[in-house]
Amino acid sequence: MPRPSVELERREQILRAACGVIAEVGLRSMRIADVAKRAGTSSGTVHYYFASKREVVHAAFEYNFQRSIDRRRPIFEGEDDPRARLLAFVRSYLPVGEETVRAWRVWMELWSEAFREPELQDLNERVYGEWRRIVAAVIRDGQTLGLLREGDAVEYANRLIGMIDGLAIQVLVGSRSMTLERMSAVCEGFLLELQK
Amino acid sequence: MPRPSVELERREQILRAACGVIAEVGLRSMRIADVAKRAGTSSGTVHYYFASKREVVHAAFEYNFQRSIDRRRPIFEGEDDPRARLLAFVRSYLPVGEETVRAWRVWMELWSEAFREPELQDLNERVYGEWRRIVAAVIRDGQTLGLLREGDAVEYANRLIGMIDGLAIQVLVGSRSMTLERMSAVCEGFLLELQK
Amino acid sequence: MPRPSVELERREQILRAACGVIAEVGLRSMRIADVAKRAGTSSGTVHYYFASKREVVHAAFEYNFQRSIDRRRPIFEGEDDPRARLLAFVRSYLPVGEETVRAWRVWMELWSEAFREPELQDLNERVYGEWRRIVAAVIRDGQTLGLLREGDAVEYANRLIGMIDGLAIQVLVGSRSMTLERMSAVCEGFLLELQK
Amino acid sequence: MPRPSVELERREQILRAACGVIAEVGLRSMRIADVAKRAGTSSGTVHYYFASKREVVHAAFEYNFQRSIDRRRPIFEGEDDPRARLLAFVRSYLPVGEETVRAWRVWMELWSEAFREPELQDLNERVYGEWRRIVAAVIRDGQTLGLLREGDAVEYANRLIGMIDGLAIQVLVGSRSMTLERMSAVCEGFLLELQK
DNA sequence: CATGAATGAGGCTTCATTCAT
DNA sequence: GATGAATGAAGCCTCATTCAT
Repeated sequence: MPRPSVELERREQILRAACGVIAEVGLRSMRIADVAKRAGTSSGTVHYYFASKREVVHAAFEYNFQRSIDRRRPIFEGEDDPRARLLAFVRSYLPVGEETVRAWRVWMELWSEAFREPELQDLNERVYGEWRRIVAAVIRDGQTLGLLREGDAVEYANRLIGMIDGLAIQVLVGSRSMTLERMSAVCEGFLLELQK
Repeated sequence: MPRPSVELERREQILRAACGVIAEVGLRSMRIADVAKRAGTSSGTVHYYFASKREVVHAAFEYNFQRSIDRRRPIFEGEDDPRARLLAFVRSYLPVGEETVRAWRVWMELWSEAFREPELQDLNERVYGEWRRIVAAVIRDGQTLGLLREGDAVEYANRLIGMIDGLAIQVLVGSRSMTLERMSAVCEGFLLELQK
Repeated sequence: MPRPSVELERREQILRAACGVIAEVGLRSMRIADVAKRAGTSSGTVHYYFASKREVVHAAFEYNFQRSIDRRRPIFEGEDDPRARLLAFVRSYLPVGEETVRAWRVWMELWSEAFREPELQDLNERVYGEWRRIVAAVIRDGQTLGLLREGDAVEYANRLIGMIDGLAIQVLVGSRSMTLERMSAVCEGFLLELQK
Repeated sequence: MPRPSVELERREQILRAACGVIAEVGLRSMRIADVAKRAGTSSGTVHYYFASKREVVHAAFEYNFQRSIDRRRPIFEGEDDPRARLLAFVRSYLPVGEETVRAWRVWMELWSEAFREPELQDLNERVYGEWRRIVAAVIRDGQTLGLLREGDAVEYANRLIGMIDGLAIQVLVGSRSMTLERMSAVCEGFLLELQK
């Protein structure tokens, strides 16, 4: 009697490994064998759970997204003040710490693939839709409470999210001029201005 | 009488082809044979000019950057008013038109590679350094002339550049919510606020 | 109370499935998993009944032969006149109908394997021995009754059987010039001449 | 300046090897690596000339046929008397000698594949069409000269060709009752009767 | 009895790279 | 200078087989 959880566990194990490999060596150099080794199984097993490398990769992207969401939810919901929530949001996306950096790297690989893969475009759409909705809502809350400057909340959200992505790339690429601290300062500067 | 320019021409031909292939199929799927065919030569010839695939790719990145610069310079220098220059800068980076889109795609591929390749990091550093310097200088000009709001010009530049990168990715990925028009509006909204 | 017949039933189920798969996709493409699915079980179960793929295949060949015999006996024995018996024999071997065609296809696969597999050679020997004996006996009966032309009955049998095999192949391969009707005509023409 | 013959030579080298492997181990067990080794090259080279294993196999079947034709033509055309020509035809198809046996084995493998491969059906059609035409023409010649019995020449041809195929299979499978000698006797017996 | 998860050996195929011409 | 034939290492994927349950 195989426990139904076994399949899920194994799948996760493989996807976690896949994310690790993608983050470390890039999608381009990722090998099924690497994923298998990192997951502690055989390449045969990887193919037992996923029909092809492409499927592993897509599932890994999805998994990476879900984990991001789950990791972020408590942090974000722990705050009441819209200004604090925005700050928490920004900080949670700074590429600090192994896990966040890994998630960012995986996400960067998705971007390269997405324009040729409708499935990945959909994932991207879902993710950014959610972000935009959340951030805009918080800004609107802040505006209602008189804590944030007036103006189109969605546009402010787009500016913030765009900025985060663009700066994070520079940090992740290892830019000497755009360090983590600098990125943090730039983003928080933007938030401060929103409060005038 | 072999003209020395023949070699240069052939090199460029190959690099142009490489950029095209990278933009179309991604670095991951790019093959030397594809580049050769697109350049109208043989894979043997590609290797005659470049020691390895890695070298082709790196040279292509460099070439892509140079072409970007060359293409942008006249557009940018055609303006006097700092506000117009900023607008021209932003507009020249909107992913419109085959050439600009191709350049962006190639650049996105570089990001994925760069963190494992110091050589590419240096290229990235040069590019962003230049951008930042240019944009900050223009902003400072505008501030001196009383046309732009006071504040740290470098930080403003970082915000703008980050925003452009982040939003461009979404446009290039094919996001339905972040279209070219929306990106344009968000960026120009930011510029307008800078003028208050 | 486990009925011992369960095992036999299951074996047959698997062998029937194996014959179906061999006939449809060929021995070359047959997979244990296909057989299992067609039999409504798992590949584990197939291996529970057969030690190896080779054993499944050999048993399937044997099963195919037995079924052929069983299917043919009543048809053949339903006739008294040697001429009618020969005709019934020939007609029962025309590749018409799903079952007969399947049996023929399986048999064709055996030919390819047999020369490297003594076990299959033995099976082939048994089958053709039986055929030859039966056909020769009928011919001899016909000769005794003055219904068929004189001559070496075994040689006539060999001619007929060879002809049937050779023509059936063409029909099964899907030849446009050697159709079922043509094969039928050629064989019956041969039988008619035997009656002169 | 690569000699244009090099490609043809290499192709033939590979196809000859492929036929050898198919004849020896069967299509089912044929490996590209085997073909390469037998041809004295690498598997990479095999794929340089043929896009896939399927293409190698189909080309090998075609090659096998062409060689058969070429080998047979002089033997067959060396005779004038229609009776001698028929005898030469039959004898040239007896599975004697390494080369003829190999050709037969390859052909047997084709039969198994053909019903799922229209391309192979076409080849089979061409081959049997030619045989039938040739044999029927010779028989008709013999009839015109009063050397052979009257009757439908095409039907006689079909009987003879069918018989040859069917009996050859038994010889090739290694039947103890249908030896080469027996096959020879049966076929020649048939020819003798045609002369009455 | 039966299952199906897991394995790993092995095959096809790709492709950067080399080198004789 | 340039070519393209040839290579072989390496990767994806298949699948017979095993084994714990």
